[in-house]
Amino acid sequence: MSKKITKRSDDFSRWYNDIITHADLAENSGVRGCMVIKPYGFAIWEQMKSVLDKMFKDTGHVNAYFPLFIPKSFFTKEAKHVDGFAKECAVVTHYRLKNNDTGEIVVDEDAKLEEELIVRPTSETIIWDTYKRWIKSYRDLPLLINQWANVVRWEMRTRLFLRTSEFLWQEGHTAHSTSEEAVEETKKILDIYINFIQKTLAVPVIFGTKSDNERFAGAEETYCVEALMQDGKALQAGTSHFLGQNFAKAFDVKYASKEGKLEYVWASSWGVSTRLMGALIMTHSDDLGLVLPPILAPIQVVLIPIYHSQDEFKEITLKLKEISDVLKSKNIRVIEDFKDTRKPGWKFSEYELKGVPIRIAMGPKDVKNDSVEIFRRDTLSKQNVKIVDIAQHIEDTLDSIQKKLFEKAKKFNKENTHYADNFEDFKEKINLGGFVYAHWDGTSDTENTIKKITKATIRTIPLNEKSEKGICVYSGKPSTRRVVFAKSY
RNA sequence: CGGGGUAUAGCGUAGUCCGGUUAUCGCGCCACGUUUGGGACGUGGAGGUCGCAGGUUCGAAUCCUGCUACCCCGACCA
Repeated sequence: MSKKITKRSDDFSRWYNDIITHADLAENSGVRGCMVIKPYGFAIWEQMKSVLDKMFKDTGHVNAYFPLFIPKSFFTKEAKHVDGFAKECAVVTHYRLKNNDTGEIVVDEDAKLEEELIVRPTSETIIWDTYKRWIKSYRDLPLLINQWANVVRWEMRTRLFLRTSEFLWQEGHTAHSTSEEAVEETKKILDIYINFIQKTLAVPVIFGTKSDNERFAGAEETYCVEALMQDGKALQAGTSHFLGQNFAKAFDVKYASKEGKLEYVWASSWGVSTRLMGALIMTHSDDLGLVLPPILAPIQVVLIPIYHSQDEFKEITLKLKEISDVLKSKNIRVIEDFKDTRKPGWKFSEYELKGVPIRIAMGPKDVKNDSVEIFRRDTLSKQNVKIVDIAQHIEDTLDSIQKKLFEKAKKFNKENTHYADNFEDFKEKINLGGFVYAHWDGTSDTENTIKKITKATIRTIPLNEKSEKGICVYSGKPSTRRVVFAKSY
């Protein structure tokens, strides 16, 4: 064992970092707080992108691209929005370098920008400045646009994928003629996120709205998707915001209605980021390495020959090649690892570390039996399967892995969801980790106090929970519904 | 941004307190041979501005100053 992964039980953060480095997903770069996403990690992200992109397009959205830089004056137009992001903005102030007296390269102070440019932490402002020119009539609505981009938020403390100063995401920005339609869009996207994260990432989620404290800067309402990681901490996996007319008013975006009246448009914005990579890792992976749901796995099946002589090598690789072709014809992502520079044992470990869902090994014994050995990454179980049955078996197994991973995570989620009705109990449950459903009086004060004492925040005010009379777990004031508390990333 | 810690070969490290020949060990890498059903073994070999910049000293990985990056804990956040 040359690549040793810290056990989850020993040190969860270290385990997380070990998975990322040893599975070749990403690494820290020479730039503070910014990561390099390595080819294997990026391939997973690309897989996410392609599934999600299709979901957006199927619901009438189109992609576009807006600038990286936002003039400060645009940025400051929506008051709450600036408040929310001001503390973490990278600002471009100059546009040229020069050699100084000692030959050093320095910023040319003469090349100062008249107006500073903000490196986008999100694109609402530049986009609404644009929409102002695009939207004139009710006939221009709805406007349903998404962009895949990078954004920069100058974070104090960064962690690979979970929080980096620069990250990749998609941000959707839509404009509508009525409030109802904008809210409907916001919820439609929430559904897409729930669906995507549960079906594709196999990560179970809860969803709902955010409290005032946690709401997006400039939004009327923020809907969110929250997942639970193996260490019992919650991770916000996606957000969808109903922006009301806030940005329309800030950027004076009006349309002429059918009745010929000028009205401000209604808006939504929504996004998920490379943070989903973190959710994926921390939901499924184990002490042997990464575990990937088949839909996202860049490599779904790896073929490994086991042989002694060159004759055996030829015979076995020929048969494996045939299997490979059959699987490829079924659109299964398969690779043949016939390199003779590594021993089978080494390859086994390597692909386990990288989370490849299925490994097919074939050795002399298998040749005799017209079978192969099939190994499942999720259950670590081995099975001999006749070659004639291989295609069906692999297809079924990939499906089964995808389902099992979700079920397993769902089970964990359930086992770590608690209810608390008094504060002592609440503190205890929060310390156990996981989600805690409790009554809350609806005030920021109470939320802040609870946060101070327990470090837990309201992750979401669930949408589909039945209302239930009770008293706030902290203040004792009356409450009509439970909200979800957890410590979070 | 505050508090603590770390930085020595591609990776992990010893040496640092108490300055003194040629900087330790393991993994990995290269060559050859034997191996190949769970990260093989033997022999030989290559690889270092000791994070960067100054300073103290006859002499610095080791002492001093500054800087940078990373890790852990807080505040902030997707």
